[in-house]
Amino acid sequence: MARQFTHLLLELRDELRRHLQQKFRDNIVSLTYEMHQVMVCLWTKDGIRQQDLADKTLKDKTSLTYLIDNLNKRGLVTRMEDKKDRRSKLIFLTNKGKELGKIAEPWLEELYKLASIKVTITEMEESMKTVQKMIDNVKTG
Amino acid sequence: MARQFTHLLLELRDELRRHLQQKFRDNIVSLTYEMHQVMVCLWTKDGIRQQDLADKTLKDKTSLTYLIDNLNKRGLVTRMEDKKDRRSKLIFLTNKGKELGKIAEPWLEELYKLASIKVTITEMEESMKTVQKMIDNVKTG
DNA sequence: AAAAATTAGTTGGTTATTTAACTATCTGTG
DNA sequence: CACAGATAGTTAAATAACCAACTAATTTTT
Repeated sequence: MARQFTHLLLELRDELRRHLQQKFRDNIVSLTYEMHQVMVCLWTKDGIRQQDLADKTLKDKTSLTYLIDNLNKRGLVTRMEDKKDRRSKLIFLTNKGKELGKIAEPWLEELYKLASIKVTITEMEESMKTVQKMIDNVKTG
Repeated sequence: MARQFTHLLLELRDELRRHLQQKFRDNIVSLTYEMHQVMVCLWTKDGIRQQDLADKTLKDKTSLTYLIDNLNKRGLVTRMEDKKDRRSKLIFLTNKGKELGKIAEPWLEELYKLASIKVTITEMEESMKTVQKMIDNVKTG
């Protein structure tokens, strides 16, 4: 049954991804699901290190190098050397990046609201507990 | 909260993936997580069309073209033209592919058993219902 | 039966992920 | 202070995902 469950998890992730990508395309926003994951972190707080972004998005640091290059090409973020630790680079939003946040955040709210229709707080909490338990199992196993 | 939940889903998927890839590497089996997803379908029943594999693994048909090329290079599967519908190609396991199944299936059982430690049937069922509800929400929305 | 629509698979192009090897910088211990 | 080890980021190469456009075969419409 755990197999069916993980299959369902993948299906949900795919549907969320598909839905959001479609929204971006419909509004002629050149942003992938992966880039948006990074932008969400930055919309909350920018001027953070690439490694922090990697940790928050559960991605490898090499993926971040690549993703930030692409976001930079699109004029949404800039890299700045960290004066305190010259190994690090801090990522800042450009004005364009901030503007995009104002447009895209409501879409995200809308999407997660849609996903939560007829799902009670309790149900969601219980499911989160279950998934967390499974994560811990695999991590420590 | 739905955001946190989807974050957890990604985390679980990543952990399962990481754990299994490590198992393959430790045993010098040149198989990625994605290839294994295809193989699982074939170990259950081979001689099926690429499109069926795409549907079952939630992947695009173009991904299957690519994955089957790679599985073919590794000598695990063969493509055969479907006599009944010459557009289709049926994918069959080679002997090597079948042998691999005998080795790898126990690893999968083990992994999902590990993931299910201290998770009751009821919890899992309830979580599946919740996730299914969310999938339906997004699909129909 | 001919034309139109659908379906299976491939190809090309862009984007993303992961491993390994690499550079540069920082930290801690002797 | 020196040096070993850790950390931040980059690069290269292999694998993977996905869209659009395409070919070939089949099914549906008219």
